[in-house]
Amino acid sequence: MSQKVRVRFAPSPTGPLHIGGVRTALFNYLFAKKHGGDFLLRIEDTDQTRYVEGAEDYIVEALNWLNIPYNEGPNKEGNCGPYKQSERQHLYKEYADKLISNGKAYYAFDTSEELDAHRKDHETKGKTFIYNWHNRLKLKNSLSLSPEAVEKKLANGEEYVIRFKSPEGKTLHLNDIIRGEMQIDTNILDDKVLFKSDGMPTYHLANIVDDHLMKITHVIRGEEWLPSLALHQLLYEAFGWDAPKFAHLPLIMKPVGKGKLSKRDGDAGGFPVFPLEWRSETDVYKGYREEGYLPEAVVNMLALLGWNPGTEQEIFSLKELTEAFDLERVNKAGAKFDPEKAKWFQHHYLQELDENILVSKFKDLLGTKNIFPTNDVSKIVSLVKERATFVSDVWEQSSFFFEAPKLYDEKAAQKSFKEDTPQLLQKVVDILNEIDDFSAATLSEKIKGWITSTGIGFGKVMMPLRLSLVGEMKGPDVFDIISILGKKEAIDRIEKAIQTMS
RNA sequence: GGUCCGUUCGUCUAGGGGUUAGGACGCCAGGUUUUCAUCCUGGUAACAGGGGUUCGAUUCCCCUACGGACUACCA
Repeated sequence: MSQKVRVRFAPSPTGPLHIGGVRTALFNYLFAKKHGGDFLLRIEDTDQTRYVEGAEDYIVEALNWLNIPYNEGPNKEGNCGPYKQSERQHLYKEYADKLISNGKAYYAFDTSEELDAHRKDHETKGKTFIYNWHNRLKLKNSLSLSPEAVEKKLANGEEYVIRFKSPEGKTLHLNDIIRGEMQIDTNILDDKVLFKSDGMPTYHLANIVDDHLMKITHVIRGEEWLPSLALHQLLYEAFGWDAPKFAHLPLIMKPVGKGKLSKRDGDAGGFPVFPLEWRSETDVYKGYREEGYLPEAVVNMLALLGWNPGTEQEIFSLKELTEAFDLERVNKAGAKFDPEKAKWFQHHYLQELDENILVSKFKDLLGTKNIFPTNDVSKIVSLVKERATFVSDVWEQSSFFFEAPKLYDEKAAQKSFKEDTPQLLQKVVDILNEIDDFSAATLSEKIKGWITSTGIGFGKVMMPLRLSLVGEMKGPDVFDIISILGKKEAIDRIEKAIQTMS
């Protein structure tokens, strides 16, 4: 009988969550939903010095925007709260003490300065300083000092940390859902600090204690935690607890160059690395939401980064993802992030977006430009939306409907404004004046009919006509444009072009 | 430096002892659109290298190279 699946996303509020973190949250969510389990959010704020104001709200807001709701977490208390480690502070000491009393951990009195000196010293000799079985008896701790001396130091209120006593000479067999079995020699492990001198636990202790208390069954986290897995397993053993299952996700790498994706890459590459815009005192980092991406596109794009369904399907709704998702199909190797592919997903989802919503988003955009159109905006949107990836592209593609061209594309003008162009365009104006039914079909019929009857080439009329209406050689069908512009505006524009040429 | 993890088209990836090594993004070409874009069709392009095992390895094993993570009283 298997217990209910419970997973958690446990970010540290040290800044905005970047898309790697978002993907970790997403995979946790998908896994939980796939198995009818719970997805919890836990804020790991045990490092007071790195706490950043607003980061926690940012995390919650980002998850909301992406429609990745958590069952339990801050402001959504379940049976295992509180869900902020700073509010659970009182819990951890007790567990650290438990480890001291069963001999799995010890007090250490070495100062940071002393340890730094050791590290520096080793470094100059080309070695690495490791605090563990081979030298712990030469350092200042409750293993090397007499019980009386230790007692006295503690009584005097001297600062101390609690270190884990890594076992010597054991081979550990670790298991990861994604990577399979791994072996580790415990001799290379160091005696990690579990409890800091400021009274806070380190990640390692808090993490294990909370995952146990919160009944977490699967730990799904980034690959950067793989080297800590041995310690964590040892910790579960030391407490006598059953360990959850682990899955370490591959990292998301820079699109170009080396290394994992970092917050600066967005600036350099011109794409967001954050779900939401983030403003610090000195910088502004772009966000997918503010850049105009739809949350569905971001979720879909992220899901396929390091996971695939094994079929050729690439477009997935969140619901479809929860059905198809499987940790076994997560890749082992890091994935370079591809901004172009993100745009492709975005283009797809913009096309699928309900047209009324798109129209209203576009109207909002027009409002910011102080344009309150009398034209039929929905007609314009449906005419140009297929060429748009973002709502802002709708404007790019349709601005001429709202603002008459002031200049004509130079190259195109040279090519299409010829000596006889003014008189041809004047004829078009004459025809337009006689038409009452300004439907694209009628317009097309009348003008094309005239061109055919005179025997002049289509290009001689159509090219300058488009140019006078749009200003460039782009846009939808000319007759659609005239139809939407209406008689007066269309004629005005053509006449202005004629004047400009003469 | 040490430890661990990884390596299929430029990128994301499927596959897996015998395949024309499949798809997607990008790119290129053609078609559609008398424009541009979209769209459609086609094309380009990969098993890191070397040893084994095997009738046969891209697939299994080993080594090398390369990439990555970690190596804090940070998470």
